[in-house]
Amino acid sequence: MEYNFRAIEQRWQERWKTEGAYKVSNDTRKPKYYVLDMFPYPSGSGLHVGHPLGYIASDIFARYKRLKGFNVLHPMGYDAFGLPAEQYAIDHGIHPAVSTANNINTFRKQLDNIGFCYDWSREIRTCDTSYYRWTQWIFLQLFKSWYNRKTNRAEPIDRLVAFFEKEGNVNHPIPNFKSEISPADGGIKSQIFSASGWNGFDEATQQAILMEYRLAYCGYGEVNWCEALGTVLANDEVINGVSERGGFPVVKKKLRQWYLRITEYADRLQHDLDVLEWSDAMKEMQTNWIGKSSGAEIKFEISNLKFQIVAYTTRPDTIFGVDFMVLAPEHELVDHITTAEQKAAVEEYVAYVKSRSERERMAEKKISGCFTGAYVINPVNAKEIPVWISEYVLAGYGTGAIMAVPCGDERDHRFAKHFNIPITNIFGDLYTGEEAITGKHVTVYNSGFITGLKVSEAAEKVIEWLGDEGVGERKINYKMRDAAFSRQRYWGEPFPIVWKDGIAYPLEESALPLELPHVDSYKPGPEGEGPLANIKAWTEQHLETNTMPGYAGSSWYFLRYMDPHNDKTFCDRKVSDYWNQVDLYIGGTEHAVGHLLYSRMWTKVLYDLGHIGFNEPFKRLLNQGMIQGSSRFVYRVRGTNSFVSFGLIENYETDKIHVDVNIVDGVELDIEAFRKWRNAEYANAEFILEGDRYICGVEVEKMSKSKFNTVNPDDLVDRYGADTFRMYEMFLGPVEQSKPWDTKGIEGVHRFLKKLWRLFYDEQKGKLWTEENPSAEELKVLHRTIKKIEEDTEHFSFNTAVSAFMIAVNELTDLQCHKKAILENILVLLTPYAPHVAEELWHLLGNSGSVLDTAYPVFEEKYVTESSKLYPVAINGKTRTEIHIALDATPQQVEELVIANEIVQKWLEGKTPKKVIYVKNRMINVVV
RNA sequence: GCCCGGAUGGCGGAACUGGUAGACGCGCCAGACUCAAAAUCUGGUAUUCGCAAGGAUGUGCAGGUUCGAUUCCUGUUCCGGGCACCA
Repeated sequence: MEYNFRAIEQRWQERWKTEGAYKVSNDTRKPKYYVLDMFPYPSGSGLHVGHPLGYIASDIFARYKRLKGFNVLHPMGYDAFGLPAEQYAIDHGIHPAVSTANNINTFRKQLDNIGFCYDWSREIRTCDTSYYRWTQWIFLQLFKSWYNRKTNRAEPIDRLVAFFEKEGNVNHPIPNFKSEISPADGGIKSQIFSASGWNGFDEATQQAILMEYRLAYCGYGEVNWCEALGTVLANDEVINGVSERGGFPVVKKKLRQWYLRITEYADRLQHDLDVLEWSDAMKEMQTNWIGKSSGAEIKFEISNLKFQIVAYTTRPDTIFGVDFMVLAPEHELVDHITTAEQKAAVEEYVAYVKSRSERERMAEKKISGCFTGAYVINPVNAKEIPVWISEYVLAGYGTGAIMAVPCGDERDHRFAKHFNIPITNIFGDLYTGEEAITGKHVTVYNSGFITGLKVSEAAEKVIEWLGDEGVGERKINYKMRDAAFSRQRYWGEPFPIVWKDGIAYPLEESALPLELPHVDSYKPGPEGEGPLANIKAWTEQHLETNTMPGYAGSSWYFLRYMDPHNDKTFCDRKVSDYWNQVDLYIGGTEHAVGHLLYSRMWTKVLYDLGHIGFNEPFKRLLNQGMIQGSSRFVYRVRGTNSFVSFGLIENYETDKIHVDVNIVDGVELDIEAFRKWRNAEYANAEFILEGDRYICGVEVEKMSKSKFNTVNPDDLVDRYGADTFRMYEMFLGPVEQSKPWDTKGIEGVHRFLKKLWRLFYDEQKGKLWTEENPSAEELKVLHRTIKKIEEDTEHFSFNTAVSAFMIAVNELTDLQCHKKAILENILVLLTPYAPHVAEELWHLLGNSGSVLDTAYPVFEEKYVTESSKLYPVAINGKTRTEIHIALDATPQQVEELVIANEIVQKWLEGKTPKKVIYVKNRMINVVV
């Protein structure tokens, strides 16, 4: 009886399906555990071996927790809206709904092949109306809420209106009100109004004011506008200022956009990281993204003009060293302050900056800028300071204006040197004129009332002074900006918003879902609007023509899995109270700041409004690494049809060509398959071989179709079985780490499963297993394995767990152990990793009931205790020999034993050792 | 440019809290079985000097701390991920 994995896997997959083995109940007394994979986007090219890495890890953990007695929620679904389907529709005329459904079917077949324990009755798709109805509903909650800074939580907008009617907005001023464009002549645009003021405003004004508070709001923002294509482009569709397709110029254009006021949550998003079990690296990335800093906003009057520039600085202590100001080129004041002489130069520079992406601007090493001709007055010493514009200042950060202190900031220093702006020294002898002093543990000099003070004291004093003089104030700033929440695209959730006379009104919740209409063309609408603007029936109702971005549906999907078929609410409160947070979330680091921050915000909003009982979605996060492709190359002698083997290429002038890794065995090319490859393009190829083999070149690259280095899991499952495939993916290395794929090694894992099988059955002799009592040696192997597998699984060290299984099977084979009492426990340990073979053998051993729900073996120390240990003995840190020593030996006994040792004596060369270091259970070091 | 990771034999990787570097597997070499091959099994396999016993070197690179460093510190090189409209 041999290991027939195909029959075994098919049999159990069918059994588990018909018996509903993976169906999860919301109604049980068992403790819950929620394991979640990051939502996949069902791309057209299907799964390659890189995708299931995290899914296998989560599957193992979910099955492990189930064996440990938990009710485990382990669902899967699809993030089905997105740009690629729409682009495919534009190119091929196939409706995104159709291509997406096809892609999902392929995905599902591939996933099923691998034997996951997903509860498919809970599957969700973001593009289903039954799902996006609730995405729209949550959007309405965001639209109808504001952030009360007094209570520090989101509240219904009606409450705010009630405040306005009673007391105006004096206690709740407009958040993030930008004052920098205010004329300084007393005409400062007021942001504060009284109750009577509010009650006197017309509807349009009132709604405009409320829009300043809503958590989902409409504003204006810049997009990548490509005139030639008549459309808005994503950042990765723009390369060096031109469109990727066609190479047409791309400029910034202001469009009406929806935003989420995530900045109101900046502090809580930062603070609550403390309670999450995420990697430090991940927390650090979010912290940097949120970018909390404290400093001051300082007003600089413009000489001869009735304007002021407000600059944000984290170093108010350097105010006496300000030598120039720099505005973002798109700053609204630029037009107002530029002098006639500088007008042409400024306009030219602004045009240049408009063609540049934000990333290009930040990465630019070359210094550029332009003087505006204007001067401001430094409030502390009345010094006249020239005002420049430069691309290194971004409009979106701080106030879009900086006070430049060349002797205290590297970029400012380079700028001053480049444009020959005189540099004021405020750091005394420390500053030599060569490099800016950026350290924060220094003393400032030449600085009026703060001369001689340390940085932090000086900063405090300046902030105090600014407040007293009314020219500035303390300010906490965040690098994070409000999240753009609209796209000028078709394939996304429509906004449940109607426009009347320029005012946005929400649809009734009972009117949801607002279904995405069919379109004949996916071409953009007029003026950069989305395709919905082309539909008469849509625009006649004055419906919003933007759609929501990809992250809308994925910001809350983990809640819908809990209660996927509820048509009364997005998720019943009782159900979300039971499942609560996701206990383990597995996915890639590429979502570090996007998806993970947005879902955290949505969770907090839903919590604030009382819809759920927890304010963080993902308690524990495990980041999986990428599986890279290992590409293979053939080398064609230039201008010929001959291909030369890798070892001989130095003798020829060759062109390197990607070859499909699936027709290469290791590094050896299957020449016959190569001749048939790509419609027999190389049918007549000639080969210059090494011996009788053609050896390919190897490089590690990203796994992608265009590089012919993708490997389809279906092929491997077909050849070796799902159990082998699962274990091999894990065996490849730590889940968190990126590593290249190598199909060759899978045979080792397959051999392991066959070897395991042979502990139970022999091909010729048949049944081997017995009911005999196990020996002490066998029990030791078993219990060491229980301990190791349990620890490794808990720590997600799946690769070492697989090798522990191999060691156990090797040892049991050496011991010729065929005893049921040992083997059946090994099977339970193996169930999360290789469920099919475990279940099969479990039943062959005569057990009834599924191995999926049996009890996990319990480790017992008494079987593994040893009385002595083989210690490594080092002389001066270099291991020279090994000595058996009883574990209960005293340090004195150990020292005597060690010094008496022949080899130690040889290395001592007659000298007495200075010291003998004995670390129990570890090692011994003799210092000479 | 900025932020976050990573680098160990021919290859993937192991090494707990600073304590025997290279577990396990692939590949390779040798042997057994076989007419032969596949499959399977057994042994060997970091580099280097040596017949051997044994020695020296060795965790990207350059330093440092320590009885002892893959592990901690400083600097540096290269590779991967993210940088706000890919998801």
